[in-house]
Amino acid sequence: MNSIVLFKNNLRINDNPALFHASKSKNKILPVYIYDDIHVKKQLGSASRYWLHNALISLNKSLNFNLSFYRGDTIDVLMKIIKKYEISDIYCEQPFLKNDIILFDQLKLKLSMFNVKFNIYNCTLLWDPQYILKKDNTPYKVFTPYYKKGCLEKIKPDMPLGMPCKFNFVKKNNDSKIDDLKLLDKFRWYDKMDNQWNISENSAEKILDLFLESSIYNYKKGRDFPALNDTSKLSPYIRFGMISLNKIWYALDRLNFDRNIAHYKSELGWREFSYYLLYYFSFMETQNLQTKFDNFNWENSSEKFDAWKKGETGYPIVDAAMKELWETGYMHNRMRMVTASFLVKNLLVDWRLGESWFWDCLLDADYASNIAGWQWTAGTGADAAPYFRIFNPILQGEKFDHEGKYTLKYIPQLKDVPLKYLQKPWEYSSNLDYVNRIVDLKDSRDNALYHYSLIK
DNA sequence: CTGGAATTGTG
DNA sequence: ACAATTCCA
Repeated sequence: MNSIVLFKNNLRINDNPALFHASKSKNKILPVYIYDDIHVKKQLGSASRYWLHNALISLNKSLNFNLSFYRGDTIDVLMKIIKKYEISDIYCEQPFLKNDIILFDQLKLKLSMFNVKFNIYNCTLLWDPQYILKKDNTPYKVFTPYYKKGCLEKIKPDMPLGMPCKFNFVKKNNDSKIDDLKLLDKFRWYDKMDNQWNISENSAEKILDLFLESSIYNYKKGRDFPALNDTSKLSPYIRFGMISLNKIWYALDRLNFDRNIAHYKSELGWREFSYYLLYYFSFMETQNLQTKFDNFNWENSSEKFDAWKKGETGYPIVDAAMKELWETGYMHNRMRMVTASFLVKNLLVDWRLGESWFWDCLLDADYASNIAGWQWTAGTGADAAPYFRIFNPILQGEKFDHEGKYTLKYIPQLKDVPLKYLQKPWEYSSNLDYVNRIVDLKDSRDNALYHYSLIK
């Protein structure tokens, strides 16, 4: 008999529990990827599909070109393959998002009728949400106690399993090709990404090694400065499971304890917290977690939203960040907070619109982190920035891009503006080659606070 | 002036 | 990839 190893969001060989356990059994393995655009709440964004396409090419190579590609309903596809290849077992990652959990419940039922064993393993999270509860058996809603008491003090993440011992593949009897998944857009906008990222499991490990050798020791401070290179840049690899969280965690543990390392770990903790919140409060995928915000009167001006998307708000740090997103498929973490705050609070645009733009543009767009992050900035989420905390883009720019390097990288037409005026060029000259501000900072701030006062 | 080739712009 | 625009014999 044979086993299917079904790949979903963990496109790696090293420390992949599903693959590891499948390779230990006496069965031969048929590696399968199914691009299922039916059992999803949201279709993958354009940038995500580009990354996925390349990640799958890399995974296929690691599997000696034994990966089969399918498109369509996961259950239908699997039922067909099961008949064709004498399958007795399916190995897969454990789902944590609601849609996948429902799908896997249906699949499990169906498979049991055909005597196929469904083996699932946590390949995605350091802590399985179902085991992390407060003393009163209700879920945490505040990050710090969730992370410290619920996670760190209670359970150690699984030790990495390493590489599978040996592959014994089923002889593939199909000529499925990655191109059949049609992940890439016709217009090759993503060509400009090709020399920015090396999309393979090997590169992910190299990036981790490099990060742990150097910039992590300046992480706590350096992570706030978009012109520095002090963040890990692992996010798209983590999003597609091209590197294992357990492996990262224990690699960090092998370093001497340092507040920088603790801080980086806590950022991994925020990712866990996002999955955790969506696990227990799945309505927050589309609704405000704090329901009092349901009465909030968003302005949702399409002109302002378009200007934000294009990076033409007239505020250099916001525009630089939005251009970084458009041109690179990535945005520095602090800039994500600044641009999101600006959209939601200064432009009064519903966080869901910003969330969908990030979802389309980010190479690392993660379903849980994106939603939880936007709700956090909007002040509608758990343990969120209070609504009245409104980032001031001028001060943020002056504080975190004090040399103007990041701003000028993406808005080079401001290169002749003195540094003192870089974040407020309108005070320097009124005839620069740069857009006018679409809102006044003080007026829009007061307006946001007024709208907020109405729902309290 | 005109039709096809080359170039440009586009997510 | 494709449509719109410009170039040119």
